[in-house]
Amino acid sequence: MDCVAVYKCLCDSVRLRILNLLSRGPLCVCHVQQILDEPQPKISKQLAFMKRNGLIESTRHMNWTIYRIPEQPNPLLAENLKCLQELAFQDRVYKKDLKRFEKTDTAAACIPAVPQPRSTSSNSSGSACSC
Amino acid sequence: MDCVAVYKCLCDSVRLRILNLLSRGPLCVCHVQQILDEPQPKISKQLAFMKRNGLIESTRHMNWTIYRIPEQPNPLLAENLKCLQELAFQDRVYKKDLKRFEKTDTAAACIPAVPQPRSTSSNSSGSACSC
DNA sequence: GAGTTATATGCAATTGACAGAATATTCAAA
DNA sequence: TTTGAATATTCTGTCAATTGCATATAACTC
Repeated sequence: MDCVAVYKCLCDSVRLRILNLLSRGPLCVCHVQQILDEPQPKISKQLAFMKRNGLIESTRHMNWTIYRIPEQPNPLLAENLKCLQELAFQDRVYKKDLKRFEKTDTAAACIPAVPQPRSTSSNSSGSACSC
Repeated sequence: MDCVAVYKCLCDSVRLRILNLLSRGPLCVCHVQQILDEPQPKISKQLAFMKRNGLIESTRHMNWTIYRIPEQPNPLLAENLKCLQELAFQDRVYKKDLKRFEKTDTAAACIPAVPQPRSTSSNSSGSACSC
């Protein structure tokens, strides 16, 4: 396993904040961007960086790219997320992020548990993302 | 706690190899250098980097600088060393390093459990490091 | 003091990551 | 087909980290 690649992803505060969010569930780029209040290209690039290094994966759902921590995450990542839960994610920034995450929760239109084909999305017009 | 600083130290293969060694006990620079078979300034700088970031500490003993993982290591570091033990340190490079570490063991003249004042060192001339 | 060993530091060149701003691409709705 | 929203990429400049090489410093021996 490429431990260095994992640690390279973990050694940036923005990426840690993103992982804190993704620990709670999949998210589209615009939600992450909105919650962290950072420019879109910045978020997009950090997500791409982590995907390139095998920490997260993405699926396209209509207009949105949904990023998530894999079902079977990299073991080293999994362990560190557990640690961080106690050692860091209790800090103000991360808690604040999660608060905003929960507020954004209702916007889950673009992050269904299982990406639904357009025809099955019954709520709303089926296309709007509340971002 | 500055998690980013910890991860910054962990995301380099040479530093991981050094930490693998230091997990077994304190070491002077020349031993690390000898075991890893890397240039002295390189090792010295990487050790300084980790010390600067609070992962390891050093004491001067006669001519040698002994580096070690603190008694109370950074918790995030401690957890990761535990992980790495299973996930990475089983790999060839690390095992090879440990083999050389054990061979170097007899050279422990410059790495006493408790740094001894010169007068108390009874074996050998008390000054030579077998490096 | 001179010499030797162990370690640290300085310098130059290279590389990788990062940020910001602009632009390109993708996809769906109208 | 045009428009607009979401996302990705490109470009430029900057900065930190890494390396090799040379040299400085520290501490001990003689």
